[in-house]
Amino acid sequence: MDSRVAKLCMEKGLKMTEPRRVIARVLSDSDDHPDVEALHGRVRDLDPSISIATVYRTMKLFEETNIVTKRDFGDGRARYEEILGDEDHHHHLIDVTTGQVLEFYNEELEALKIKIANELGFKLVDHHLELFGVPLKRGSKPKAD
Amino acid sequence: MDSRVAKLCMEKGLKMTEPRRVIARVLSDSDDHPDVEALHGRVRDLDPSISIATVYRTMKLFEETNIVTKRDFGDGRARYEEILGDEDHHHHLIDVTTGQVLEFYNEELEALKIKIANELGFKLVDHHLELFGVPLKRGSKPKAD
DNA sequence: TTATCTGCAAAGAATTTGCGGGAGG
DNA sequence: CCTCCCGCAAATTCTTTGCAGATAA
Repeated sequence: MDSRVAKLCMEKGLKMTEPRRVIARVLSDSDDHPDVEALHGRVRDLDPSISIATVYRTMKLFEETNIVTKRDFGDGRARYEEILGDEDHHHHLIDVTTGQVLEFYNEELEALKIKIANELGFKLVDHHLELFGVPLKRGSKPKAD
Repeated sequence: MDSRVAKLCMEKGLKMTEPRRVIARVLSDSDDHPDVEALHGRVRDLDPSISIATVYRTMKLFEETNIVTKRDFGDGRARYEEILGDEDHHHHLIDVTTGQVLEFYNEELEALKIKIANELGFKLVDHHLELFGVPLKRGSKPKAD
């Protein structure tokens, strides 16, 4: 069975080679935000002959084809995640004490960003939001607004 | 007259060398988001003996001292901008047709982000938002894509 | 003075690319 | 087949660092 990403590739008319199929599978099976090295590691588990250069080339291709998006969480490497659909435009909260990344979605935020872009005279085509936070101590209640 | 950034350096007890003074001046005089190469170019106009290694080292120092913040707009290099104050926590809208960067500030957005972080169990310590948009062409016909 | 800083060049880290053989449609 | 793709290794690009001399406090 082809992975969701593999199907997308075919829809978009990309030549489906073995390395691309494997990379597509890895992406579909990943729910975190792997960098290229991590992707290559997972790809190698399925097919050790695939080189990291191909992972780079394929991620660039997938990015240009709107299958994945590149992210940057402040460490100097590119991270990737599958694009699932417009309704799923989530964002990230990075726990600065651990580096762990939480995803969230907020309706109010989506509306607000479109409004802000419009007020500035633009149609919003993409947006990134990253929050950086430290965990609230358990027992101390979150500050009410 | 010392630049605003130079004054900050002295307040924070940093040794004020000539290269740092020049770099501080360049930062204070810049209202865009220069990368290190651009900074070095501007620095060289004032003092050609200053090396790019020093610019890198100084930007790292200024970043650690909370005088500037590093930004990433998707091209692979670090960009810097002066931190002006808490009330000024603005964000960026990038015009994808030109690459031009607009800054904006929105009170509602500030409140919302703090609320979201709290609801996730975190105290917000920093945040980045980038909007990517295309200009609304009022009055002219829509461009076919 | 004396710890810190700087320029230079070399080292690193992440990513890209030229090349010749290989595989998809 | 013919074009595009792949692995390999070398090349690029951005950034960091070791060293020995220079400099601020």
